Amino acid sequence: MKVKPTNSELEILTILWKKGECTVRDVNEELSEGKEGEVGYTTTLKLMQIMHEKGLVERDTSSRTHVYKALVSQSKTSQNLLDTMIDTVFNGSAAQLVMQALSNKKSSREEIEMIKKYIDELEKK
Amino acid sequence: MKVKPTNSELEILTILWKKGECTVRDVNEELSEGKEGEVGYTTTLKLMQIMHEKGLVERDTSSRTHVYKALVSQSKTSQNLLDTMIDTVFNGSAAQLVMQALSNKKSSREEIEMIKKYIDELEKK
DNA sequence: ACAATTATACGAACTTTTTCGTAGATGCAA
DNA sequence: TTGCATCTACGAAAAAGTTCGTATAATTGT
Repeated sequence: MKVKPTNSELEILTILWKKGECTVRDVNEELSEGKEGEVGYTTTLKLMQIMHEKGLVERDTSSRTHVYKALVSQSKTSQNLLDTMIDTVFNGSAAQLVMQALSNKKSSREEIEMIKKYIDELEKK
Repeated sequence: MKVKPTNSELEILTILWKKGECTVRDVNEELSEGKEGEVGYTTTLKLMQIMHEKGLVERDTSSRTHVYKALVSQSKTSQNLLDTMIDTVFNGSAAQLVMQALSNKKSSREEIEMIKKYIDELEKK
């Protein structure tokens, strides 16, 4: 029951997580921003069809223009990715990953505060 | 100058980071543990040759058995991976990634302490 | 010296992922 | 109605990544 989306699939999932329900066109347009060349419409369509076969998304086909929605959660999916990364790249140490993540990205003070709070919560158990 | 190793390449890099200098056989054996089926020797060899072409590793060919060494650093490479993940999956928030990483993996108390210290350091700037 | 082992090189088969062209259906506007 | 835009389905090409067989050379042990 391990969810392992490909890179393209992950990009699409990210959009679905952010926007909720989407048509293929919605996703295709979002995808085309933040890229140099356009992304072909049928390319996006095909990917989403494949994702449907794999059970990564569900879709409402009651109207001609289908509406897609993520079936796998953001948290579960990213957890898998992070776990894999921790195991392979960081020799099993989540702490190493966390520090690496914080080192380069300038996080705002609020973000840091949020993390501290979160850690304090964790420690209470 | 963005380093983007494939999954197999990343596995090999991880081994090189951990063990320093390695022959193909070293890597191949390490790779074969922690796997069901064996990994073919020439498969590993080929991958490492490709990595050499790409500049991911360097090698000493002075003796018959070549000795490989990572050319890209663990920190830089993992930073790239994390940044990509933060940008796509976590909408630009490192904090989100950090909390997600800590949520499932049970980190030891020492690890948590280490992270807290690290954050305190960060805050001083 | 010879056979067995172990190395590199390299091409090609194979798999997975991504992209795209084309066909056919539906909707919409003049 | 007729033509144009838009949608899905589908197959297959193209690209990327992985695996492996074979040739050949060097090394080792008997």
